[in-house]
Amino acid sequence: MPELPDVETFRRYFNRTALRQKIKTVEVRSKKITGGATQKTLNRKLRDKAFKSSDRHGKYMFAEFGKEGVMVLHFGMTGFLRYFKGKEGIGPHDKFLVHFKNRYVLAFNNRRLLGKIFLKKNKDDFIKEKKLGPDAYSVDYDTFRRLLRNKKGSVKSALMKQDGISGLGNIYSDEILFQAGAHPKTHAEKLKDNEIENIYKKMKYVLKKAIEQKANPDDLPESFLLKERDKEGKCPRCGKSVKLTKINSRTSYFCSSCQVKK
DNA sequence: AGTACCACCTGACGGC
DNA sequence: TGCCGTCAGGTGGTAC
Repeated sequence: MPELPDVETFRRYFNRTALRQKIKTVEVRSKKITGGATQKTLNRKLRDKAFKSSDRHGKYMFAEFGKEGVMVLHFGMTGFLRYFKGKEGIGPHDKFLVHFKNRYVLAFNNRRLLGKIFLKKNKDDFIKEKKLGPDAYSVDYDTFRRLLRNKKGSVKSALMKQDGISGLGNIYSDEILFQAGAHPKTHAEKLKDNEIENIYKKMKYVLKKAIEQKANPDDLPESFLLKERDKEGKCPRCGKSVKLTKINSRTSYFCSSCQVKK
């Protein structure tokens, strides 16, 4: 699931639930998730602390626990958070758990084990170290245009590269290009300034709508293409069949009459 | 530099 | 029913 809107939804959920709760202990049920770090090591830093604030950059979520550092969460393809009372609710895919003194548990659910959780000093160094570009939801237009101008290749892979703009994945870059009427295989360098500006505006619009609806496809407007994914759907604008193609070995959905290649 | 393919994993689904 | 191939909203490595 997790692209920018999903991660933002998880972060808001975290703020409503686990934030400011005193940590009793953390439990590692898969060392794959923690990059080999043991429960003991993590507890040394986290025990008796509380997460004081949260943040997000692209698809990464940060939970700060004071001057000591920040817990970084990356959800992979299948991750999400759950907060519930009592240990009975813990399921087989809950791979990392934070037990709070109030008897509640924050579970990092990660079926495919492609997610990661680790501790860092601060988020800014991490973003720099990872070479992440500016966050897609907060980037300004001039920066966006400059970054897109720097990319060769298809506009879709330009949007998806996290060292350019950070936060867009396969689903939402398809949606943005559909809303903008741009073919995903159009070469980024062929885009005119007004087309880039349109993509920028549609990016903000799509992300805003998706966050408002908690990244739940069922609640998104009927004008969104992503509702038609995986079901041989029709273009919500012209009614023609949605087309599929591969870009960087990922399936891209688009409408061949509303999105013309240049 | 861009793209194509593989790997990491588990599970759902369609075809036979 | 069961087995098998394929695919899935991410990232990182390698080879052309």
